[in-house]
This record gives sequence, C-alpha cells and structure tokens, in this order.
Amino acid sequence: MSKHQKEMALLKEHLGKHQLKYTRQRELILDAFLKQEHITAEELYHQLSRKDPHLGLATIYRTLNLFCEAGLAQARHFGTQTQYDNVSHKGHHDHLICTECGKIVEFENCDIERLQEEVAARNGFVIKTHRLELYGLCSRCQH
Amino acid sequence: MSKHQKEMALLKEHLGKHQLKYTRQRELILDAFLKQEHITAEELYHQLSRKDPHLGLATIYRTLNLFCEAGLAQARHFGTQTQYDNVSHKGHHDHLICTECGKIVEFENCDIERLQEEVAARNGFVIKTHRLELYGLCSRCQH
DNA sequence: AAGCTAATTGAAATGGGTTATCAATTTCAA
DNA sequence: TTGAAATTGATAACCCATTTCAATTAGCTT
Ligand SMILES: [Mn+2]
Ligand SMILES: [Mn+2]
Ligand SMILES: [Zn+2]
Ligand SMILES: [Zn+2]
Repeated sequence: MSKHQKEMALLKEHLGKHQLKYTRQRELILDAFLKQEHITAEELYHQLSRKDPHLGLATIYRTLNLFCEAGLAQARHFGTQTQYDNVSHKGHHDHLICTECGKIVEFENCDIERLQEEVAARNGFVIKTHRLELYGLCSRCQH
Repeated sequence: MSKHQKEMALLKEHLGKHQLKYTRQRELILDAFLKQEHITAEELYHQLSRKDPHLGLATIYRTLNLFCEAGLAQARHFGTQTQYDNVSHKGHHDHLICTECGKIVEFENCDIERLQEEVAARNGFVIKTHRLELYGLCSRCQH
C-alpha cells in the first residue's frame, strides 16, 4: 500500500471533478513529488529520467501545474525559476537569500507568522498562504 | 529646476562612486521613472518611445537595474514580469492579496520588520530588501 | 578647445524557463 | 470491445531579460 494515500485521493477527486484521467505518468510524478519538500520542474525531470527515460519535460510542467490546481502543490517564483512546494509537508518556512553568492537559509518564525495573522485580521482577510523573502548579504559576502 | 533634485543627486553620487557617466538616456529614463509608483521595463519603453524613438529596450533594462543598485528602485518579480518600484514615491510597504477578486491592501508593520532583522542577524545576514506577501480571501470573498 | 580613453548605446543575437502545437497513444465510460 | 476525449513526448514557439559588439559619447587630461 502506498504511503501517500491521502494525497492520491485528493488528486483523484480533482481528476474526477474535471474529467481528467489518472495516468501512469501522473502517478510516477506524484510519488516523486511527494518525497520532496519543494522542487523545480527541471530537478524532478532529472530525477525521473532515470526511472523513465521517455518522460517528457512538458509533462512534468503540466503535471505540476495540475497539482497546484488540485491543491497538492504551490508554485513559488524564486529568482528565475519556479519552485513547487509540497503542501502536505507541514514544515512551512521562509527564506533568507544572499544576493551576492545565492546562498539560501530557510527559517521559521512563529512571532512573524502571528503578526501576519493580526495584520490580516485587522484588514478583514483570512490568510491561506504567504511568502516572505529577505534579501541581503550573508556573513561571507559582507566583506 | 527639476522636481527630482534629491533622486538625481542620489543617482549622481552612485555614478561618481563607480566611474559611471551621466547620459542623456539616463536623465530621460530617470524623469519618466520617478513619475510612476511602479512600472515595468516594457511600459517605460513604450512611454519613452514617443519622446525618443531611437531609445533601445536594452538601455531601459540596464538603466532600471542601475537604479536598483543606486537605491532609487526596487525590483519585484510579479507574475511573469519584473516590476520596478519607485522607492522615493511611497516608501516601503508589503501586500495583502485576495486570491479570489485580486484586491490588494498595502500595509506596513514595524514589529514584523524588526523580527525580520532579528532573524537575519541570527543567521549572520544583513538585509537589504525584503518581500512579504499574504495571500488569502478578503472579507467580501469569504462567503 | 582638442584629444584620449573608458563607459555607454542601440540593434540584434542569445539565453533560460515555460507554454503551445500536434500526431500518436492511452484512458475509461458506454 | 469500442470510440470519443484526454494525454503524451518531441519540438517549436514564447516571453522576458541579458549579452554581444561596433559605433558613439562623456568627461578627464593636456
Ligand atoms: Mn512563513
Ligand atoms: Mn515590509
Ligand atoms: Zn553570500
Ligand atoms: Zn476578494
């Protein structure tokens, strides 16, 4: 039995509602995707090329966009590429990015998260997701 | 006398420090840029094409990137394009975005800004800019 | 003012990431 | 099993942005 029953059920529900089909490729991509916290289309393509050399890059892109529509993934434009976040991973995090060397540090800060909720509430919003990126210089690049 | 003395001085200071030159094109682009709150390179190109049909798009891009380095502008990847924010126009602010109707609320929260600095310091970073976007449903779209 | 040198420019080519096209294949309901 | 509709993979097209390069220009230095 697969480890990702819940996510697979979610996907199949979406497929059913939209007259879409459950294909071998979608199953393959789903399994690989759910093992990651976040990944780019290109990275996933290289991983899966070993298992199935005929899998096309376009299919990866199409399927990741499908996952976004089904609520399994969340696209995040990161620099020049798009990162697809695995929503089922609970550990939400934000990013510190060095604009000089490209170093990326992930962090979580619940105080910030709480203040975000307060700002939203004050404006009548209910937050579903958010994005916080801090750009600057890492310790090595400050000199 | 120009309306944008302060920004022009800032730019000239940056130019001086980096052996760069004050050109007719840079002056033209600066004037047009400072009239906007935020704009894309393409939009600026179309605006200026009327005044100077020979101005190249590459020059617009180069100059907007220069403005970013001089601290006059701030690049923000928004969807597929890059928005260049006029820093002098409105100061820094973040965004609440309704994913249903597209409504955007601007906000500023110094507690969050302070916590961001703490996170950065803890990781040895010095922040130059940041980006915080909260996605959710506005009061009208929650029903 | 004229000369010199390095920076800048515009046109065009190039680049990277993503989406569109389309004939062949596959899914799945009837 | 059959057939209509969705999907796939290869490739071309796209979009935005940067790079290239020969010609021009800015701004010192005589
Ligand atoms: Mn967060
Ligand atoms: Mn802010
Ligand atoms: Zn660095
Ligand atoms: Zn709304």
